[in-house]
Amino acid sequence: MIRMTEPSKITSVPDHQPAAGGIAARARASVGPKYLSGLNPEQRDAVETLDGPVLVLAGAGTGKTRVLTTRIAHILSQGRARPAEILSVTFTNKAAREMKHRLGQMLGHAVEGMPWLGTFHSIGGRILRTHAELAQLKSNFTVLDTDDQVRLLKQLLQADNIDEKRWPARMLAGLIDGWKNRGLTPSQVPSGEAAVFANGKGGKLYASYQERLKILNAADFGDLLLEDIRIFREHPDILRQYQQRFKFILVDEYQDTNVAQYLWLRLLSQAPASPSFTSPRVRGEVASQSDAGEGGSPQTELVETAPQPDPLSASGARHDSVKDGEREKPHVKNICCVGDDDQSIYGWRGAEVDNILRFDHDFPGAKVIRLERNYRSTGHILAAASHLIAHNEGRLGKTLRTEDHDGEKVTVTGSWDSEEEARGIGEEIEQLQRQGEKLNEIAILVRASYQMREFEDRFVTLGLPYRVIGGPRFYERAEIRDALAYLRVINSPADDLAFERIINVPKRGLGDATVQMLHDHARKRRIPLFEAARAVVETDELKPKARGSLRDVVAQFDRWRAQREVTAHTDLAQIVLDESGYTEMWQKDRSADAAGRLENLKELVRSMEEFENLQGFLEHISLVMDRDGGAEDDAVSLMTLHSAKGLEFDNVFLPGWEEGLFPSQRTLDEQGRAGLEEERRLGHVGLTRARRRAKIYFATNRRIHGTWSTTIPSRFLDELPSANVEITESKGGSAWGGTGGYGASRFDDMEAFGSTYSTPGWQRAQANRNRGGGRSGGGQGGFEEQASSFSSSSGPDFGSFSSRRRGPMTIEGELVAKSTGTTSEFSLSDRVFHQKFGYGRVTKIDGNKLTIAFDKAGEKKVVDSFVQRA
DNA sequence: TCTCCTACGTTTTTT
DNA sequence: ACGTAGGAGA
Repeated sequence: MIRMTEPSKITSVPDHQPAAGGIAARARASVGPKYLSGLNPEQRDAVETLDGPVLVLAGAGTGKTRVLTTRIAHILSQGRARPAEILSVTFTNKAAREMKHRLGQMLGHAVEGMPWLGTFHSIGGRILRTHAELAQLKSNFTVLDTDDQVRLLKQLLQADNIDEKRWPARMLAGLIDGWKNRGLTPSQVPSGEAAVFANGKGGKLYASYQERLKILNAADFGDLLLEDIRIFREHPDILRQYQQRFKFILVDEYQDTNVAQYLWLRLLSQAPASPSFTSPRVRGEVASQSDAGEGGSPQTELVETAPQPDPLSASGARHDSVKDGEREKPHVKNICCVGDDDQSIYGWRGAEVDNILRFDHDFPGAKVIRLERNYRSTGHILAAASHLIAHNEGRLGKTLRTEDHDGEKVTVTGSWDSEEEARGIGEEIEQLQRQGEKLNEIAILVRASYQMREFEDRFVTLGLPYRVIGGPRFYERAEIRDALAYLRVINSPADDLAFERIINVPKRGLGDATVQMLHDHARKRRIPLFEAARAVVETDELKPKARGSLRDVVAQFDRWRAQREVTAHTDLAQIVLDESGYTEMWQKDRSADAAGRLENLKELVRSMEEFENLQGFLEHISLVMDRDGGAEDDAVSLMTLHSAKGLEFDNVFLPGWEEGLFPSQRTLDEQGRAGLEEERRLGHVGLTRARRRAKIYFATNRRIHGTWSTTIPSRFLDELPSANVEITESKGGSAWGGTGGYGASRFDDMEAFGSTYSTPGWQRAQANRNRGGGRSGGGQGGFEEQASSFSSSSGPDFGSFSSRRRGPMTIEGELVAKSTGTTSEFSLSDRVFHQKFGYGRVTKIDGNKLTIAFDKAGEKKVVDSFVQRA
């Protein structure tokens, strides 16, 4: 980590002004310190406009992070604030790390002194720990993740005799999350909404969930912000303290903020004022009835109320029911939000695009700066992306431009089915590789993760190195959560959830019956589960076997707790894992991923070194633990469009542009037009990830949940500008032939797409289908029509697909032919292990290509370097 | 208490 | 089609 101290130490600022000289310093900004050089005028404006609210609309690839970090450097070098007086929030740890890193580079050394640069949740959590007692918590409270949350809710549902089949805990967790995202405490949830769960019990369950959290000394992610908000509202003195501390606020990805985050920011961004003077603007209705249970301090009703988001009302309507005369301009201080409404893709988890669309309303006098110069993509790619996103209505409107050359056109390629799509992309990647492209500069961005499988299969077969980005987070893996549960029980004996998780892991003969008994005991005596266990062991309520094992468990934990005093926390963790039999459990496990799990456990112990002690480790683990890195090797990246946000690659493959998949039918059903716009933004994000090549694909047939469906090309294809797009032919090599028999009945489903009946996309699909399904008449009427909708270029049109269809059934033929001929070090019927497919037996060898019958995954062709002897 | 079978639910993801 | 979670039976 880096240390950043006083502004005077900043190297890249040769002769800055002393701390008091802010104004003078600004006056000479036109000369400008070194770090400002290389910024374009808009960027520079965004960096130098330090006073008042600023919204920077930063399109994709316009240097957003650079602006943010340079702005911080500027604030520091101008002596306007010390590092600890700048609040700088991001959404992800990755983004926070990136900023720290860039800042460190820019400043030459130094960043540990930015204590308030972090994610919303980590900063919210830190504030909450400081005032934990005001939320009936202790400062060492546990942060529960979704899993713990659901288990806790399950217990509540059981206690309330609610049928979990009808009212799943997951659903309740989702509702509660949603309420918290909107800044609603139990008493503020509109009664109609609270009633939808379990015949009106929803609100009560939320309330008792909160109570249980306090008893467990735990908070969920939502609480990290919501409890802050409550504390700020109920304790103006504390709020003022933070308002005074933070001279500058910077927010990254503002378009992704939810209501709770907005409220949190708003509270902090008001200039500190003496209580009698405070007159914050009220957003939403003034002290609505839902505010009833809250209140107390005179300030409470003045400070804003959570808006009740009402998608139906126009955005203006829900605003400011306060008369203009009453609405003094809030004293907002220096807040700078950076975002891009065109990249808002998290509406489904509570992000309010409205926050950014309404910025200048919420922060009157805001200066809006648009960054529209794109430094990433070539002309064609940028034009395609811009044209696509221009179909959205609810935009602030930006026009991205580039000074780069046009480059290659965006390609659109159709394939018969998803397998051919994967095959074709595989070939194109190999071709790019031959042209000297780095695999690290190639990414495949899918809409849904199930699309990844086909590519993985294909790449394994080809021996093409790839890496999946995203997927389950490190600390979400079962073995990590188990290990953490052990440590949590050691650290805080009242952590019932953790104790319950590992009481019978590994198997100790302490099953449901025992746990139930402990629960009863604990509830009766109002003591934690662990203490109940200790007490029960002294009685003869349990069968001797269970009693013995429970006694051992209690004794073990007592011993570990004692050892904690004298043992380094990493050593302790190792001891716990060994003595508990947990490591052994996985060593004995013969399943495919056991080895990986043991590896993960080692990694966990290693990662503990970065922390001072067990307590510190546990406090941060759920907030900052990251997925395993190891991105050293040259490999193709495979990820969802969502996880691609913020990344860029020379070559981007965008498969699966089909109605129903992309745009996702479900989003359309659930969110209607807003959903469609969000999907379109997703497309825009996908395209703008590409620097030099963007390649779009659609398949005519795709297997969804097991059954094959005929699909039609995405309407987004029709929204691409023909001048920048080229239709190409699939290089899939098509092993097509046996599958026929798609009846016309498939088209009955098309009603689902209702309004698309008349679009060129639909007609194109129909033409395709007629050719594919009937395989009789190629090139039906609508076809030329659609081709003209792309108006396109020289490339072969879709008609030529049919001629390719009947190619010989090569299956994996080419692949085998391509094998290097070197003899494999494996022999027939060798027992082998593969990272992904697990254990198996070699059934066929061809050069370095092995055919392996996997125990779990079935028969696969694999390059020998991907397996090892078992 | 453990194991096997059935039934369900399958977009996106952070903290 | 497939993986998992929860329930029923050994």
